[in-house]
Amino acid sequence: MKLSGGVEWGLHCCLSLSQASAPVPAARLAELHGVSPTYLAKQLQALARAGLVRSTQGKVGGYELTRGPEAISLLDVVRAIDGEAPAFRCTEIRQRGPLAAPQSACVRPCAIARAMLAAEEAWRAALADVSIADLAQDVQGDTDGTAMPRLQAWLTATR
Amino acid sequence: MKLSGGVEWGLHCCLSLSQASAPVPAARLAELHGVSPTYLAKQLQALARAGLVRSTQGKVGGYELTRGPEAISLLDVVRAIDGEAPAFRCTEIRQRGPLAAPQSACVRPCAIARAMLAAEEAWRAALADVSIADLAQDVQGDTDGTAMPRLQAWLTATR
DNA sequence: GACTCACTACTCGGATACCTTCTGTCCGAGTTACTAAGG
DNA sequence: CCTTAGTAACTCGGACAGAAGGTATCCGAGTAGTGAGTC
Repeated sequence: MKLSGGVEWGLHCCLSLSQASAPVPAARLAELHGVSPTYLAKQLQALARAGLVRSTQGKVGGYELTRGPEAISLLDVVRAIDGEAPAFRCTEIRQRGPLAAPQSACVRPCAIARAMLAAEEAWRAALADVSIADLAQDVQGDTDGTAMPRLQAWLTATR
Repeated sequence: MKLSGGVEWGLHCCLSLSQASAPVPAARLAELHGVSPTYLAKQLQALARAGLVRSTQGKVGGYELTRGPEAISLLDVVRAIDGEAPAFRCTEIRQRGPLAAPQSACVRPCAIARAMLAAEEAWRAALADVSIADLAQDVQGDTDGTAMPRLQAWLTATR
């Protein structure tokens, strides 16, 4: 199982955007994080499609959050970039082979699928429980409160 | 995020093997589940490498569980087939770009990685909490107790 | 009749192609701020 | 001095190649049962 690498970028971008007071261009976010500008643009488009960020065109355009960082969960970002398909997909093996179960007995998912999907639900619940604002607070604690002010200063500084 | 399709096959195989009293050849398991024999063999090799099943060669050889089904969790099977690498891999973005954090301040994982790995831990805990024996009992409940006896009969029947 | 040996058929195991998905990139469409000219 | 039209630069957005991992397959190595032959 592998989570798309773009998820990490998207989370960092949301965290950075939560400290901005004006739209930030994708290229500037890429410079800040030291990643490929063009590929990061792709991830930001996914975030925009999911309604997490709003894009503004034109000379002073860029990306900005559509709502407060406390209203955006990690799950929102993960689903926006990685997709909403479950990691485990039941192919209904129980209905195949010589001992195939009749279709009438398969109204509910099979026991294996139920257990796997329950575990995924626990994962999603843990992600939904953490917001971008929580992340910002954790980073503040890790850096003795120096990271966010520096970030705000860099974002507002004219290139 | 996508879980390897072989995980589902591996789980069904472990469930079937829990009802067998003698080694079952890979080809017979493939026939039972209606899947590709050669590819299933690959998954079974992974289970053997992880020590979940034991392989016996020769004319009446095949695969069998190394321990009771109550001592094998879903997590064991998932890790054996899908690997032990975490789905989220932190690339230390915080150490890159113009606002890179000094390496001395990065003794513990960054806040994003901590949250993501905590969610994965919840997922793993949910998987570790369910055993193959639990699955067998659930299937019994779903089928009014008819599935497992039929499975045992089919497995012991000489081809 | 019992033992030994060679054989055969069956098993697993790792090395080998194919294909879907993720990764990374490019150029075009659209919008905004700015500038300069005219009233 | 104000208005207005034009321009230019900057932005995003979707369409286009390359690479990696998962999927599927094949053939060779090894082992246990089986049968014939021999003592």
